[in-house]
This record gives sequence, structure tokens and C-alpha cells, in this order.
Amino acid sequence: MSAEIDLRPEQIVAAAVDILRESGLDAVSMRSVASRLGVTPPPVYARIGNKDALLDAVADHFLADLAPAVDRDELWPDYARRWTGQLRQRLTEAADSRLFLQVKRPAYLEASRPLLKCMRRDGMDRDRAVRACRLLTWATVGFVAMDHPPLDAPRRRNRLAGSDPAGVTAEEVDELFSAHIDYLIDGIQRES
Amino acid sequence: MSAEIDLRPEQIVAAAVDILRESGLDAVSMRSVASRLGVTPPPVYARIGNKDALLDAVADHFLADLAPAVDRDELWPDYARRWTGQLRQRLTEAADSRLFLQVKRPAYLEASRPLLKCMRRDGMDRDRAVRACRLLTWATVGFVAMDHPPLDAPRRRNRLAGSDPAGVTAEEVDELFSAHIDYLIDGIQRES
DNA sequence: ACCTGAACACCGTTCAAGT
DNA sequence: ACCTGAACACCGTTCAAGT
Repeated sequence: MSAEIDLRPEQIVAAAVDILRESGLDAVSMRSVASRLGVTPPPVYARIGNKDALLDAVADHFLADLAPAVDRDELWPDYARRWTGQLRQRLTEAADSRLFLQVKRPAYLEASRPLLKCMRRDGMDRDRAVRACRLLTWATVGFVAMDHPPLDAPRRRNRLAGSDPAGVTAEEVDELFSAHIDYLIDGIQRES
Repeated sequence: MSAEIDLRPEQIVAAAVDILRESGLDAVSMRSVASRLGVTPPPVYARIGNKDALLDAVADHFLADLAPAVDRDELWPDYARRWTGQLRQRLTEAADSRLFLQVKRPAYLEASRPLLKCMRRDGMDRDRAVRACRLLTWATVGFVAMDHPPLDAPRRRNRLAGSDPAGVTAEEVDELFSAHIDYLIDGIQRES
């Protein structure tokens, strides 16, 4: 009689995501994930490899199917605003910058492909489009990293919901992000 | 006979910085720092508090005396380019984004005061200047965080010196940073 | 073949015991 | 008063042992 358990990699990632949502990234350990699945660590290692690989998979989970569809008569600047907004939302959901700074660059590259295609369609040459995507992606990830420092779960301070100790309100942050992206788009357009 | 040891907080921070430079942020532990100072952990706790406080102090170390002097007839856009360049250099020295994303915002606010003053001197109104500083600071920190992900020391991959696996060379990164900052400066100027 | 239990070498942090 | 040694509750990871 085999004691084998139906333990697919997606279930492991899902368990990690659940723990992340409930208790923060610091609560995600090989042991806590295994335990949530009713298993000891070795079976998890057999499926996922190690903790880095698990966190990569969790990050990929948040970036999956990120890009919205391009509207037929939508120019790239408008699409870029929607795309970066979407990326920002996904990263914000992950709620811990350590997770998505550690994600390998190829994942962002993959996610930015529709944006690149939209720029090419509007006549931007390949090098410029690649550079523009890089600029917008880095700016968005960097911005969210700054906006959601990794001091949430472990060192919970006086972070009252809605009021920020540093004196920056959520509206100001939204406005800052929009302005940031608009300035970049303006600059990219002006160079073409 | 007292076994008391001359152990000042600055020495503790210096030891942590040394370990960070030599072996990366993951090698900085309360135990490794204590051990380098020839001491057990409790005396370190007595001086510094805990690990978060130690890392805050290490981050402050890298941001200390950051702002270059403002030249007499230098307009704020030029100074902003120098200031963000300096900030980028300091953050790059720290070499691990986890360190400076975790630094409390007041440290950046302090560092940006000369930039704010320079903008005010050039006639920008207070709200605009505060917003512009925030934009430039966040963009710089975010950019460096993206450029130096925390996968250096622990998970050392095939990161050949000079050649980047993601296909972005150091020159391209420099150019990307300059362009990013220039676009922001242009945008800020255009709104005034 | 695949899981469990236990181990190894680490953490951050605290505390009784020594001097 | 202040340091040491040891402990507690965790890590990531591996491996012999069981079934």
C-alpha cells in the first residue's frame, strides 16, 4: 500500500500564495508550506527544488496573464498607461517588494511583450521600443518597491490604514505614479 | 576585575558594513557581527537593540552626507542630475536593494533637503518642489532596486562581471538611468 | 518509489549564571 | 554592572530509515 500523496507543483505554489496573503512573505517557509499541505518538507523539495524556485513560481503567479488586450484604435501611449497600471496593481497585490525584485528579468520581459508589439504597430523602431518597455517596466517595479517596502508583516509599525506615517497619502501616491509614467511617455514620444 | 569591553555602536555598524562588503547582506547576522567584534550576541543587543535597528543604521551609513554642494550659478535641473547620480552611486555601493528599501523614508527626506532648497531658490513653490524631490528620489531608489536585485550573494548565478544574463550592459543601464531622470526633469519643468 | 523522522548548521532573541 | 553559555523557537536542506 503506497502512502503516496497527490501533490502537484501548482498546489504547492497555491499554498505558498495563501500563506503569503494571510501572514506575509516571512511566514512562507518550506516547512509552513509543507505543513499546510499535510506533508513533511522532503516531498516539497522533490517537486519544487528549493525555496528560491518556490518564490520564483510565486512571483510568476502574480505576473501571469498580466497584459490587458490592446484596443483596436488605441495608440501606444494610452496602452502603456493601462499596461503599467495593470503591472502596478499586480505587484501591489503581492504586497512585498522582496518577492518581485527577486523575480528573474525574463518574467518581466515576457509580460511586456504585448506593450512592445503595440509600440511596433504604431511605427516605433525595434530598439526604441525595447528601450521604452524597459524604462516603463523598471519605473513601475521600482515605484511599487518604494511604495511597498518590505517592512509590512515582520516589523509592523504604526501603519494606520489610510494614514501614512511619512505623510504621503494614497491619493498622492497614485498621482505621483501617474505623473511619473506620463513624464516617461512624454519623453519617449518627444524622441521619436 | 571587570570584563567590560569598549564596544561603541559605531563599531558595531562598522563591523556590519565590513561583513556586508565582504560577504553580502545575508552574511550579516547578529551572531556574525558579534563574533567579528570578539563578543557574544547579548552585548550587541544591549547597544543596538535588534537586527532591524542594526540594518537601519547600516543603511543610514550609506546615505550619510550624500548631497553634493550646490554650485553658485547652477540651476536646479543640473543639480538634480548630480544629486540623483550621487544617490544612485551610494545605493549601488550598498549593493543590496533589500537594505535601502527597508530604510525608513525620513532618511531619504533628510538627504533630499539640499535638492529641495535648490529648487526653492530657483523659484519653485514649496508643494511642487516637495513633489519633485519625491519623484526623483523614488525613481532613483526604484531604479537601483531594479538594477541590483537581491540575488547577488545568496543565489550566485552566472553573473559574469560585465556581461549581464538579461542582455542589458552596464552602458545601457547608465543610459537608461540618465534618460529616466532627464524625462522626469523635463516633465517637472514643463509643469512650472 | 516515496514519505517520515531526525539530523546538521544555521538564524534572532532572551535569560540564568557567573565574575 | 556586564559578559558568557545555553537555551528556545524557528529556518533551509539532506538523509537514513521505514513502508
